[in-house]
Amino acid sequence: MSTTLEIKSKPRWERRKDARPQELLAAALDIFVERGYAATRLDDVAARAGVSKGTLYLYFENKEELFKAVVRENLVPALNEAEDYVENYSGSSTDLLREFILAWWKRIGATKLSGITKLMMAESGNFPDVANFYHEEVISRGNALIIRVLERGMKNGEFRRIDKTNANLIIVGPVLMLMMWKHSFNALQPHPISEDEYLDCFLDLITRGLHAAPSSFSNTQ
Amino acid sequence: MSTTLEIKSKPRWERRKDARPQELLAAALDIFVERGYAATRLDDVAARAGVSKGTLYLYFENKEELFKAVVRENLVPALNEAEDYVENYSGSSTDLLREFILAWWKRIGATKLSGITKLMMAESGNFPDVANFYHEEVISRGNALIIRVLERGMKNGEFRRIDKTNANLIIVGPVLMLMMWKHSFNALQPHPISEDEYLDCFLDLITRGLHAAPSSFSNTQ
DNA sequence: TATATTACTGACCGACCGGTTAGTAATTTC
DNA sequence: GAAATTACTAACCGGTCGGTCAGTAATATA
Repeated sequence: MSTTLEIKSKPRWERRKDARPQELLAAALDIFVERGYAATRLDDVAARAGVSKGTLYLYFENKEELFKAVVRENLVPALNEAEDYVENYSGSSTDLLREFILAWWKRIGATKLSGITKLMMAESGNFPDVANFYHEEVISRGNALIIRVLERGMKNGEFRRIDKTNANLIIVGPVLMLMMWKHSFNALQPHPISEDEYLDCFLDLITRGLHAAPSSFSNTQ
Repeated sequence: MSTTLEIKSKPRWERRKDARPQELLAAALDIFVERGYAATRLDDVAARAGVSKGTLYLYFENKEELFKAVVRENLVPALNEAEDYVENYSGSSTDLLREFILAWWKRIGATKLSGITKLMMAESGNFPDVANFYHEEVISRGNALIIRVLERGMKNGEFRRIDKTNANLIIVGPVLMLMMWKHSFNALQPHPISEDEYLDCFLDLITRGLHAAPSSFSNTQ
């Protein structure tokens, strides 16, 4: 009953120097994803991590550095793994592309990390420094990976010759679309989309479109 | 030289009751596109229209109504035209899809209106009322149009059978992608994308993917 | 020219939020 | 157990912005 007179009452707060950064990063990820960059209030991040705003500033210089830390903690490692994966893949390029996209979805698209992707597409224009950072650390590396897969497939004749830069965006487009869609209007639709079916359908379409198979149009070389 | 003593000095401001709404809408479109919804300051909108913020509030109830008016003024008419166009088209569904997407790009994607699309994808989550409005007035109507084109093509055997909801988003994806891309990271790329080539490339891919032509996969019916 | 009307201005309000800092309480050290 | 250290709190600051309104100046009226 009595809380004030308890003998072994918990201290009002604890010192947890080691655990704080991770807890703050986790809270920041949540709220950046929920609200976007500009609309995220550092008071809320601190509250979700169970500390005051002042504490947040002990561990991160400012809002921008906090966000960068979230990206470094979550997205950059995924890119490192993806680079290894592509580098060492030994199957067909068609399978590689398929596996790559499915893994991308599983690792990022299907998690709250997709919210970071959406956030950057949405707000990069208002925060050029963050945009530059994100472009260097994430976008350019991601694009380079897809282009490497396309080159691989064109070199061995699986894919027809096609402009790599365009094809890159066209492949990335529907995946990002799904990420953004599920964070925006999907809930308002009468029949929300099934992510797996969508991806299957897309992979089917893109595979047919890329293949060097006979067609009414031009073919390989 | 002397401005204060000029005989025919212009009045400090003019009454222009009829022209104000259009001028304010034009200014609002500009700034909403430049900055996004939340980051748009009504002081700036008013200043660009050459009036004070108080005047803006004489013609529009609040920020949300101003935004809705921008959408009604610019996007809704385009949808009306598109509906007419699809309704009365007499060529093949392949051509219809192609023409539809190119017209969409020309009428919206290539103009500053693409910024409104981007803005809504980005910020709908933080402004549910605006999101609902936009979904009803724009998104659901746009989706219905594309689905109608797909049904048309499947009915007459041009396109293979495919889930319409998924295909809809997969088609819309790369177009929205291009809209968002040119408003976000395109400028940071070493070789910014060529919009026309991108669209050609995409239409080529999607046409191959949709066609009921022979393929290593399943075919019509 | 005098009076009435009203489109428009600009100063203001209150809520919000990133960032700061004086002070406090948990922990460590001796 | 007392003193020293420091992780943490909470009140605060200054700038921003959506929205309001008392007053003013351009126009209409007669």
